Amino acid sequence: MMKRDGEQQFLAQYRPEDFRRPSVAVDIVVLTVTANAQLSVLLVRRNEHPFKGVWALPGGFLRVGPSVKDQGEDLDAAAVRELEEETGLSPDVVFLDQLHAFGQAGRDPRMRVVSVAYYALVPPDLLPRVRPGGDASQVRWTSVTAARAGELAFDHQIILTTAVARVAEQLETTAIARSLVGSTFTIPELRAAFESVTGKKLDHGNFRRKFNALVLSGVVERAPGKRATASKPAAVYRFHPRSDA
Amino acid sequence: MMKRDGEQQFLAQYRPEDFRRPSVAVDIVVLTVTANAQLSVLLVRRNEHPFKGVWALPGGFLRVGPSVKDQGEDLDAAAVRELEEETGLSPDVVFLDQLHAFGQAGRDPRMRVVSVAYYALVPPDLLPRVRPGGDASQVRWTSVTAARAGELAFDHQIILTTAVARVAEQLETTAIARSLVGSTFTIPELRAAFESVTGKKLDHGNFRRKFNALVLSGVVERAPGKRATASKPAAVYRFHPRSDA
DNA sequence: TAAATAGTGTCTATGAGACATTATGTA
DNA sequence: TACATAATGTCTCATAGACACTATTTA
Repeated sequence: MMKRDGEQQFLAQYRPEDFRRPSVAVDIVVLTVTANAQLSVLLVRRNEHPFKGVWALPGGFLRVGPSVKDQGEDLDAAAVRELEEETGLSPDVVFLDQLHAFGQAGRDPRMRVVSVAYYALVPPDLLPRVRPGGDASQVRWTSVTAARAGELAFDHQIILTTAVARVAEQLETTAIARSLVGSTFTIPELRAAFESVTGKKLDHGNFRRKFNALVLSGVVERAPGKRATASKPAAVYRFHPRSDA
Repeated sequence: MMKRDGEQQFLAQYRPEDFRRPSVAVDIVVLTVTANAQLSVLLVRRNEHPFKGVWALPGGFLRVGPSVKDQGEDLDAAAVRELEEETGLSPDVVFLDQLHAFGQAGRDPRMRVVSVAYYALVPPDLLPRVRPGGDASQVRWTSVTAARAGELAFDHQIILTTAVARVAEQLETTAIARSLVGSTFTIPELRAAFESVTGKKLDHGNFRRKFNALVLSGVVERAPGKRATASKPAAVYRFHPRSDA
C-alpha cells in the first residue's frame, strides 16, 4: 500500500505515549437448547478472586502483540480462541457473533477492563462433544432462568440478558434457528426451541404454516424416518446444506 | 456490597500483571440528512500522521483512570464526550448508540487499537448549531455516497458502511426516525429522509398510509401552518413530545 | 393553463392470529 | 379404549405493494 509523504518516517519514530490503557476482555455467552427444551447458558465457576466461587461467563483477555508489526490476535479471533478453549468447539459448527462492548468504569474491581461480549449458539446434538477446558474449576450448563435468578460475576447478568434479547430478535429476521436444533429435527422440536428463546408460547398450527413455507422455499427439507415420542411420532426435517446462516 | 471472604485482601494486594494492553478508541459515525435530502456524515481531516490529510471519522481515546477506585470514564461517556467535543451537541438532542467494536490487528499502524464505534443522528434543524472543535484542522459534512467513493483513514469505510446499514435496519423497527427530521416536518420530508437512508424509493401513497397510522396512535401530531414548496404546500407535523426514541 | 407535487382511494395478495378438526401413534 | 400429540384446515383481520385519481399551489 502506498503511504503518504512522511508517514513512514513518522511511524518509524512513533512512540506510543504512556497514557493509560484498559485491558480488553472477550466474554462469550454460549447458548444452547438442552434436552428438556430449556434455553441454557454455559457458565464457569471462578476459582480465583475476584468473585471466587461465583459463576461467570467464559472469557479471557485479548492477546496483544509486542510490536507494531505483530499486534497480536484479531478481536474476533480472540472470541474463536476462547470458545475453543472453553468448549472444544470450532466456529464451523457453532454460530458466533459479536454482541456488544461493555465498558463501565468499575465493572471489574481489579483494574479497568472493557469487555467485548460475543454470543454463540451450540446445536444440541453437539452437546456431548463439549469438553470443558481452561483453568475453570467447574463448567456447567445452566438454564437461563436459573442463571438469572442466581448471582453472576461482574456485570455478566446484564451481558446475559442482552444476549438472550439479541437472539430472540435475530430469530425472527435471520436464519440462526439452524444453530438451535440438531442436524435433524421435528417441527415440534423447532417450535420448542423458539419458545425457549422467546419465552412465549406459539400456536402449533400457525408455526407449521410458516415452517411449510420454508420447506417450499427449499430452506428446509424432509429427512428420512420419524422421531419416536410419547405418542404420535413426528416427521423429521433438516436444513438444506447450502443456504447459509 | 458484601464481598466474599478474602476478596478484599486479594484486591488490596492485586497487581495487574504486566501483560500488554491495547488502546481503546471511540469513533463516532455522526449522520444527518442535509437540506438536499442527502444522508451525510461528519468527517474530520487528520492533521497528524498516520493518514495525515485524509478524512476520518471523529473519535478519540478512552480515558482510563490511574487507580482501581478511579478507573476513568465509562465507555458510553467517552462517546458522549467525543460527540460534544467534535460537534458541540449533547445527547439530549442527538440520538447516540453503540454500533460495534472493531478490533482487527493492524487496523492502526501506530499501535494496537480496538475501536468501539458509535453512531449518532443529528436532527437537520440543529445543523447550524454544530460547531467544530477539537484538534481537527477541518470538519465537514460529506454525503455518504461521496464518502464511500473517496478514501477514509484506517478501517473507517467499513465502520461507515456498518453504521448506515444499522440505521436502515433500525428505521423499520424503532423510532429513530425522530432524529432524522427537524422539530417540525412534512410527510414528503420524512419520506425523503427514509429514502436517503435506505437508498430505495418509497411509494408516496403507501408511505402516507403508514404515517397516518402514526398520527392515529398519537406518535405524531399536526403542527400549525404549512410548509411552502415549489408547488402545493405540505402540511406540517411534529413528533409527540412524550413518546421516547 | 401547465407543471409539479400534496393528498386520497382502491384492488389484491400475503401473512398472522385464533381457533376447530382430523390423524396416528403409545400406554 | 383413552390419551397425547402430530398434522391439517378455515375464518378473519391487518398490512404491504402497485397504481389510478383528485386537489392545490406556483410559474
